[in-house]
Amino acid sequence: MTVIFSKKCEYGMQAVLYLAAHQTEGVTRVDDIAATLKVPKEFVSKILQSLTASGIVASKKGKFGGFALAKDPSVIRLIDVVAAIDGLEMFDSCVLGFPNCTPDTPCPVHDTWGELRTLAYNMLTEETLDKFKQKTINKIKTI
Amino acid sequence: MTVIFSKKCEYGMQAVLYLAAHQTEGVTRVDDIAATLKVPKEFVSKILQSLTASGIVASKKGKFGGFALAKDPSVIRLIDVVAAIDGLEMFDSCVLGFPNCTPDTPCPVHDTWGELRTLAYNMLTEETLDKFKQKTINKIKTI
DNA sequence: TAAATTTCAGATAAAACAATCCGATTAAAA
DNA sequence: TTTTAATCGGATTGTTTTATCTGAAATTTA
Repeated sequence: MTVIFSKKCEYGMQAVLYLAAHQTEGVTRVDDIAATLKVPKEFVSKILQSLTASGIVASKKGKFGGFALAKDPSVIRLIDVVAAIDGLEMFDSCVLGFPNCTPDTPCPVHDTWGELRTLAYNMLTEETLDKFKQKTINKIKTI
Repeated sequence: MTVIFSKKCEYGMQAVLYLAAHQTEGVTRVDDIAATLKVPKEFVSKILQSLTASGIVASKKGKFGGFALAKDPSVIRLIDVVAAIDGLEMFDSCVLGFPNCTPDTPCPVHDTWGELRTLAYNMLTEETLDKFKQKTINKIKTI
């Protein structure tokens, strides 16, 4: 099966977008996120813990606790979530799996795929969470 | 860990490019392919068996047997190998993992990522093995 | 202080993926 | 016909990813 981002990373991006969409409501409980996104509660909880360690989200323990974005959504990018969970190796490794594919000894698709990879990287880097906010709210409502 | 194609698919693409580069020499043994590409012999053997079932490569059993491309390299595309091994779901499923992301109810990055996906698909579809042949030979020699 | 509710942390289980093993079958050559 | 060398096919093992479970710690309210 072909995959782009791991489940952890997908759920992490979904959760962060959810938090951005619900930012005005203070902290959000894992139960709410998991129920809305229909993903395993304990799993997304672990992911939010690691995103807390990465400084992307902030947690509040105890009664009426939960999670919120740690920074303004205008400075959080999807690439930050990817970097925190999956790492950025996919933007730097050979799509055919050749271990020593470099600009000097490129694989047959090195140049063409490189363009694509740069496009993907720039897309995830330039767009910040606040740009997705409205879209995300609409999306969440349709789930 | 982020991944684009599975190991099976990577090895499959590598093996097919190897066969294209060695087409003039008749059949090629799995041992040769595995040794040159530095991938597990039994694993790549299984992959070649499935590519045989898909009609992309042909096998010759017994002494002096081995594998060769089943068609002219000008009609075999990398997307054919991807389709046979990993399937094409990645070109049709949401990059954020939203289960019901559609043009009507798109995820926040649906449109931008869709462009990228189309580019990737077209690239893998339009380029045939013969175009990679010389590059592959060079590549194989540097491994 | 006690009760309620939440995150945190570690262990474990289940599933998917990657790799290996082994004997059977096939085919060419001596 | 026997030997040799290759693919084929099924079962098995190992590793990583995904998911779950349980109890501790933290925080608010009564």
